Amino acid sequence: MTTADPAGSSRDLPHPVREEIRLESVLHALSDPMRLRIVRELAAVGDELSCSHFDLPVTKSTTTHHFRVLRESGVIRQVYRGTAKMNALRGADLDALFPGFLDSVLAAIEGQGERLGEPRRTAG
Amino acid sequence: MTTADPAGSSRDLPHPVREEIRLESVLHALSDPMRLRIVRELAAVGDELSCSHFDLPVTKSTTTHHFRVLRESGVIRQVYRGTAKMNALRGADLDALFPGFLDSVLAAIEGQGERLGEPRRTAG
DNA sequence: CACCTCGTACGATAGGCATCGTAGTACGGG
DNA sequence: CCCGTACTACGATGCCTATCGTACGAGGTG
Repeated sequence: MTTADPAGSSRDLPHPVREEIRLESVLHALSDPMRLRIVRELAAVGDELSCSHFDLPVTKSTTTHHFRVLRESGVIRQVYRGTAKMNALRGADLDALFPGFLDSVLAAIEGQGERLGEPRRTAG
Repeated sequence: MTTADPAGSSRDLPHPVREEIRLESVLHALSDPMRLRIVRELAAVGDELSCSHFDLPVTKSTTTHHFRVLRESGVIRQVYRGTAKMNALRGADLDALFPGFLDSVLAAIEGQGERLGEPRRTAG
């Protein structure tokens, strides 16, 4: 029975509902450089991205682990789309629970990236 | 020679300067319930508080550890005042580096505290 | 169907960390 | 000077986690 799911893939993943998202978990999820990098990129493109889109300096196993932490903490939503697994920020949920929090974190990442010597694109 | 420090205690503690404060470290520091509780209380009174002011459900050793994490991450500033060690939020530094971040976290703590069944004072 | 790509599951490992207890240091008061 | 209070330092412990490698499942493509 692989046809009993007209609206998507038959594999679906456990997510916390909005009310279950805990601030501590979100803060913990965001306190890892790899995960912060993922979130930053997701926010930058403002759209779903597949796991394989990201070119992280860790193995695929580890990447899977990080995406799981982000999903289980409520930071991202993951859905299968064919063989790809798409990831999107749960911006609306986070902003409803913690108004202004996500935006300030995203701004902080960018600001810190510029403060420290990060590879920039502005007139090399 | 205990008189060579006219402006304060002779014991002073290592703090990161503003530019050294890293977002990941701050997020990590705030991802612990005990530390979040400390920060919440510091913000609530808006003033310095001694370590012994806090009545945390852990031993004093552990309390010391948490204050240290908060200090080394740049979230609080600690100074000795006699035998007491006073703690204050580094609100100005954090807001300069990460505008709006601290406020949104503080609001989020409060909001979450009300959402979950927290002991409230409003008409029991 | 054979095969390739994407991602998972599982086990191992090493390091981090929240916690405790005990022993010790700094400071102020009698 | 002795003592009490405030906080620290250090070692132990048990859990969590970031990482890897390998083996596997699910879904397109020829």
